[in-house]
Amino acid sequence: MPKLSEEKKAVLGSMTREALYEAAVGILQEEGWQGLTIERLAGAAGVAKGTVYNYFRDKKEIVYFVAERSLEEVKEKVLATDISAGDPVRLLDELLETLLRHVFEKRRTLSAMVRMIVEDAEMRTMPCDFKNHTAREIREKMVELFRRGAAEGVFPPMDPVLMDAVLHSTLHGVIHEFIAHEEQVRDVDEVIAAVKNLILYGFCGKEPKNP
Amino acid sequence: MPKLSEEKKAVLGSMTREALYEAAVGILQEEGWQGLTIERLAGAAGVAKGTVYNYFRDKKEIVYFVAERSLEEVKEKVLATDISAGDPVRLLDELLETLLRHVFEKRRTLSAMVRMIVEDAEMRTMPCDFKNHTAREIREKMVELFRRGAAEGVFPPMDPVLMDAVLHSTLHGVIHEFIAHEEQVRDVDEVIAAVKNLILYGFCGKEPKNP
Amino acid sequence: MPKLSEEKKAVLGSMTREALYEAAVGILQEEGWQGLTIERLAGAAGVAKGTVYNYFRDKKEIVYFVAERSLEEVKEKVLATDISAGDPVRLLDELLETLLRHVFEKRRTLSAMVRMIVEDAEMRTMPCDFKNHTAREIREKMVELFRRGAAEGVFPPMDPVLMDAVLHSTLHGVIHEFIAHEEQVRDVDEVIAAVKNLILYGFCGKEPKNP
Amino acid sequence: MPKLSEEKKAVLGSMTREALYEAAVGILQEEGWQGLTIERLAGAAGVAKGTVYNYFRDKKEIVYFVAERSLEEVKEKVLATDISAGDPVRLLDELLETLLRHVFEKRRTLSAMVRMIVEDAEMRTMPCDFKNHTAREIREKMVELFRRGAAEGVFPPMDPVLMDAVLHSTLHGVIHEFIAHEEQVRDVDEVIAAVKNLILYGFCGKEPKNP
DNA sequence: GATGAATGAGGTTTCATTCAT
DNA sequence: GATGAATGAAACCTCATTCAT
Repeated sequence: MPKLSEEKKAVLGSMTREALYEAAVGILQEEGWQGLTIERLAGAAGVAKGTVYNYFRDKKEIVYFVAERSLEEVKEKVLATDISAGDPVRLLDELLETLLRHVFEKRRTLSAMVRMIVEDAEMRTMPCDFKNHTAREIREKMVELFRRGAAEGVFPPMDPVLMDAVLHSTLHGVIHEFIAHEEQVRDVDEVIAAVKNLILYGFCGKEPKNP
Repeated sequence: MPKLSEEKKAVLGSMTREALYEAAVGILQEEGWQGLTIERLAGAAGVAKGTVYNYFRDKKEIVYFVAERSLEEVKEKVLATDISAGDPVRLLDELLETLLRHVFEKRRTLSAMVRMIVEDAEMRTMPCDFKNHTAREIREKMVELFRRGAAEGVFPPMDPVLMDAVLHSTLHGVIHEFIAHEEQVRDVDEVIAAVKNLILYGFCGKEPKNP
Repeated sequence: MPKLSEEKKAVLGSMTREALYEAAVGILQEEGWQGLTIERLAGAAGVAKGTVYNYFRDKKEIVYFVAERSLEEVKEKVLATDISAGDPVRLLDELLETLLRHVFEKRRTLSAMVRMIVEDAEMRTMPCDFKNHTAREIREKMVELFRRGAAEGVFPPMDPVLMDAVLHSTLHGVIHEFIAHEEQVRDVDEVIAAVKNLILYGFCGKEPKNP
Repeated sequence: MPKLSEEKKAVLGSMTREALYEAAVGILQEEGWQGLTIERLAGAAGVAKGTVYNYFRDKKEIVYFVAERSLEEVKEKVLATDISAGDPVRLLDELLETLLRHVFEKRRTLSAMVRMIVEDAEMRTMPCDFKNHTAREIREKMVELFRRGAAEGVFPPMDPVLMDAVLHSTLHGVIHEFIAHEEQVRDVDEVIAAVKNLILYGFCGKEPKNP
């Protein structure tokens, strides 16, 4: 019964991968990038050090995988949103709500991902094999929304890709702000609402926006 | 003329410090944090490894020093701005112009600083002796501006500290965006104008803003 | 036969540890503490530098391990002695014979251990995890002997712990005397006999003790 | 007036030497050998680092000088003792009293000296230019005493040099015992009395010796 | 003599990765 | 596939000593 055996192997294999994922997330959330050594990862996942390399080419790939996975949940939500109809402003508001909440929850994992990407960028070794498909899909959806909003005159007549980049930047920066002032963030909802407001209506927008 | 001699010494001493600063900036701009090892720094500055430690207690202090220095120039400009009078929107616009341009120029140095701070935050060893006075002064000026603008009803009635935090986040995120898409940034002015627009009037603001 | 394989592994593992032990002893005997650098140790043991840290947390642990091991043999002998019966003086004589001979043989290794301990004491960081159980067991045996001897009126009515401390001091000092005048020690037996005599009967004791 | 100038220089020079001595003693007593860096020494003495090398060839010489000086006071006392007459036992008792008290007081300084000597011995680079005259004079006096005592039949008929070596060893070991159990030494007098007793009458001597 | 900036060899430790079993 | 001992390149930091002024 080779088939069963293969299935078994596949299941077992993916189980190990899963265990590594869980362990990596746990370590990242607790101690950030610094704490994520292969030894600890293997230990936390209950496998040997060498085994890690059966599932990931190197440490980078682990972080990338974790990052991808961490974004998956939020991707589902974003992609499930029907963008083609309804008020673009309301849609953007909803998406921001989702994204910001997610960014807050996964701040440390995302921080590790960011660090990795920055490192690659600085070394000019941006890996061609890491396209970060998940993030890309999310961002494309946002671009689409911006494009429609601009066409309808609701959003400013601006390159939607650029708009997305700026939005992305803010989310990106918010990650670190969340980490740096972690203990001061008492009421996340309030903070998120404020951030949303500033993104949507700008620093000079007059809308009160606290219904 | 011992005085002259002492002056000379002082000059020489500060020259080494200066050389180290220049070398550090150079390395950071070229290769980012990764490339900044004590050995290379010393080599680039034309001194011995041990000499570095005559000027800085450890590696952190170097990055902090460079960061502080890098912000000094922009700080001058920001502090020179008279905030108590004039249209808050115009003032914010000008300040953003200054800040964004600076952030673009010093992106890699600032990235290293950010990384250091994030690392500290993740280790929960936020150093008490590094207050980043320069950044603080800039941010306090912004807070002041937000406070006045809010009081005059030009800015939204929001906690000015929070506003500053969000603005900071965006600038922060823009650093990495600049690094990541470095080669795609053809027209900096255009990008900066767009970013400014989005910050000032938000993603849903109607102001066309392209005179 | 996985068991054999595991045994093999265990043997191999302990072989490396053993090699490190042997190498450390060799270096200490040849050059003392000064010569014991991680690099040389690794080289002498035929392993890479990093391997050392797979077996010992840090340099201290190596010396402690070596010290403990060096005392083990003598500990066996001492603990094998039945202290509860027989002439305390004869027993002390025998134990001193054993200890002094051992101290002479391992003088350099013990000197390194002493240095480590002194350093710790001076730094006031006496490590709680290094109890030097072996030495402790030996010393407790001596204390016991002193206690019985004192009770029987053979030894002076003195705090046995204090007696042990003084004995220990002398042995301790003898280590260095052995090292310092190494080349002058022609007849070890003679020297040991003299030391024993002075310890047993004091500088003013009248017993001739040279059969 | 070149003469006055020279005298002045000499005085000033010896003052610096003195300051260095005081500083070295202070540091050694406080922190032991570990704390004695040239930089701290110079700082504590109120001179520049380079100046130290105008007075001492290298670090070793400093410790040797300090050691010599530390023994001077006790040497005076010992040499002032008239050994040619009187009960050798009483004389030895008195000398031991002096030596032990001194060893307790200067334990850390002497420990540094010991370490230095051991290091030299281990490296087999026993410096020919450091004879430790002071210690030698003390030891020669002891040897003399032992010789007379042996001749008179009060001390055992043993090589007086060997006797001195053993006595030295004990004193030597006591240094470290004093450091290691520093905080437990409540009543120095008591401890010293006990040590003296054991040295004089041995571990098997019957004399009670607590008048 | 005094100064103190510069030196650079030397030391310890970490950790991603490999590979024989 | 799993294991984990071995690897060794790097990194940081210390400090006795030199030497031009």
